[in-house]
Amino acid sequence: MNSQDVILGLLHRESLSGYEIKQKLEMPLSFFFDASFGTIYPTLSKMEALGYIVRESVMQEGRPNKNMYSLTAEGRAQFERYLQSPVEKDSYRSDFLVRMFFGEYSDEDTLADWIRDEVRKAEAATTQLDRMKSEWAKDMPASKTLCLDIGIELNESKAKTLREALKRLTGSADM
Amino acid sequence: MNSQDVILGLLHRESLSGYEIKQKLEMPLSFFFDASFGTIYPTLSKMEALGYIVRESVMQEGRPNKNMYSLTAEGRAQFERYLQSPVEKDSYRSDFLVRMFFGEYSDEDTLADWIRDEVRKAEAATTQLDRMKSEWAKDMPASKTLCLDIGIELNESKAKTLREALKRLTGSADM
DNA sequence: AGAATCATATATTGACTTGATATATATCAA
DNA sequence: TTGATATATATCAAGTCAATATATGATTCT
Repeated sequence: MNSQDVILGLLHRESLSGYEIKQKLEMPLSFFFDASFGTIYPTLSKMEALGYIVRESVMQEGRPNKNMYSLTAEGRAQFERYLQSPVEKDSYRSDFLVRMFFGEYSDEDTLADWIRDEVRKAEAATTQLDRMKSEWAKDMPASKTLCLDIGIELNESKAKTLREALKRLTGSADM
Repeated sequence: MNSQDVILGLLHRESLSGYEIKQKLEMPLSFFFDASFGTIYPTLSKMEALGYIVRESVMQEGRPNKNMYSLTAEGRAQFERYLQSPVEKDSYRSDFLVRMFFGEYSDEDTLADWIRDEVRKAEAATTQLDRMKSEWAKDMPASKTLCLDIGIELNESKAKTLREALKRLTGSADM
């Protein structure tokens, strides 16, 4: 699974420009997939060369012109090939947990600060995902709601585990 | 946080070869950080050129010779600079959740199969982390145990959420 | 009115990373 | 003896990110 596969999925329902694709990649998709402009624009060029998408220049007033991309039959077939390929392993990288792993080289106050920050981040993510769920859940297929549920549960259990660890570390329940 | 920072951390206590570094990057570190040989060997060469580590060739019988690397004072200072840099955001990428996000383009049986596989993976990870914790927890500083706890909690709540979603999808509790 | 900032829009570059592949040597099991 | 596994190092193509560059118009602040 790479950026091309996700872009094919996003273009399945509607035509989009590179800038609009970047916007679609915000929550909730950014919770488990992200791509920068440095990936999106070269990927779109490559996909056009491969015949998966076609470009149409759209003149705009009051803002720069944009290139709208639409899926071709070949692009639809390529998305099907992706769906039939084996499911890849999740990848997770955490600077925070690396620092905890090497915790013996830091002092307790620093560790406590890092944990408190991480709790705040997890709580903020939970709030955002909860709001999204209550706003959009009615119009979503069950599979999409599942993405939000997983995001909510993962962040909640992370925050819970971190608060317990902080209590053990500092000997109190302060934040 | 990149491979160089993690290698500096691993070399803090002992000298290691590139092959041994790859082994150290297995569980539990691989749960939140991983690196391939294609990263490790070029990074070691670069770190030697920068003066962060020194190489010593060690002849071995019955197996190929190896290059042992040790931290220099400059390497220790560089690790301190890493610890004082801002904590980076976690990065998480999930092919499984991308497929759920585009779930409307797959059929229910396929989605159910993918979910069941994901439950199995999460349960296997929980088992492995649990075993590791009971074996090594006594010799570990609390900060290191926290890494295992987070891994266990994350995988357990993921499996729980997925089982509930599967029940809703198929209308039964079968696996 | 002028200055700063933000939003839209596309593109490039250097640096990092992965997965596959290559090359050797040695042990162990079928 | 063939194949698999383990030790050990290295390279390459492809994918990716963060930062940077370039433009234009809209909004906001003073």
